[in-house]
Amino acid sequence: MARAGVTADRLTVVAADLADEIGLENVTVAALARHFGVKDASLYFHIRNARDLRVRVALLALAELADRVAAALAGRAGKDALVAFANAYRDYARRHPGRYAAMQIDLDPETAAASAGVRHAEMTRAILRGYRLPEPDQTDAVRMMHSTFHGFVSLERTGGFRHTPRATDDSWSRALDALDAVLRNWPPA
Amino acid sequence: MARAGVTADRLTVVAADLADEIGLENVTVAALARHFGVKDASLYFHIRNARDLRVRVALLALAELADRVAAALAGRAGKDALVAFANAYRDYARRHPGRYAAMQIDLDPETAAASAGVRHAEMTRAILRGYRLPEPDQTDAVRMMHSTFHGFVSLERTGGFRHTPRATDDSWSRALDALDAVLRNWPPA
DNA sequence: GTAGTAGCCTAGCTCTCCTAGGCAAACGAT
DNA sequence: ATCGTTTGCCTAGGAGAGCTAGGCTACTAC
Repeated sequence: MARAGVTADRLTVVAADLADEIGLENVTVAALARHFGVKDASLYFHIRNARDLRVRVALLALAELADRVAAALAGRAGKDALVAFANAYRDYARRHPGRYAAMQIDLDPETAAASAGVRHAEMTRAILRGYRLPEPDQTDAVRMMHSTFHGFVSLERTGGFRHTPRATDDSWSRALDALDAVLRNWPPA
Repeated sequence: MARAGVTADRLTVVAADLADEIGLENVTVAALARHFGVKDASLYFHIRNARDLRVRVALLALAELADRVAAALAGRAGKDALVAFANAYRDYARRHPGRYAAMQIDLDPETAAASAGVRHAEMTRAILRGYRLPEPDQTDAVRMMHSTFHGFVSLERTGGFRHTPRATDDSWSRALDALDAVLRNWPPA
């Protein structure tokens, strides 16, 4: 009998693709096994459990997104960098809803510290260098930036903006303008 | 045999409380039935299915939050109103994580239109009257406000701010200052 | 070529969601 | 008061998910 050649990495990629297609909550171990033409029990040789699988998808997504953001950021500074970061972030979330959903699961501290999440934090702070903010203002600004990005993308995805006809792309641009303005004039008190 | 006196409303409230305690994803029909000392199959007389139960929790949460926000907003205007709204929102989300999680599920358009979500939108626009924004800036501002609130609360809840020691309460205040500043000086382009 | 390990299998447990159909308690009408 | 009728719960059971235990087989290293 030919082997299916399953590895944890291939499992993770297929799970991520599946999540983007049918939603993360529908990515079951059984469905994943079916995709590989293999019995569900066989997957437990490669992954610890269902949660482990989702965590792996989350780590993959964090790394992919960090790569895209880094590429978008290359050679840019100031508002250019801010907009590039934001668009890369939103783009990734929209193209990969399942991966983005996985990114939101609560990683335990060690896993989070070893993830590409730290690269996100570094890049965010790199953008803020252009705005010359001292601590703790920089931390506050990082948190506000991240909140705006995540909040907007998240609400857009769950249909929170549907009731108003205004194009979300336009609202997004204005939000970035607003963010840039407030960063330039920080502290805002 | 004495009847347990289950109604859809009591079911919804207990499900919401349970969600706050053990997380929305752990609120199963079976667990809920156990809480009422009743078999799981009996609950299907009151609710359509598991999703219906979650939607009911979401509608309950939206209504509760709208009430709290309305109370917080009474007699306030301008930045006072903004801060009161924001704090009521964050407070509710932190006190009721399960209910808040339920609020994020994707309601179909008719259900959403009949929900207390429309009161949220009205109240948000009421706050913006103090900032005198014309359309479509007002819509953009509503979306940015909502994004900031939801994003911050959401990241705070999933531990997104854990890696930096800075107190989240302080960052929250600064974010509200920033939001107020940007609303006063809109359009920020 | 043989030993060991890696990769898959079957069998089977528990739990969840949900349907079908039955019975008894409460209630409204006579 | 009693007789349907409705309401509220029940048992039984199927499908599918997560996961464990233990067995067989194909590849790999020596």
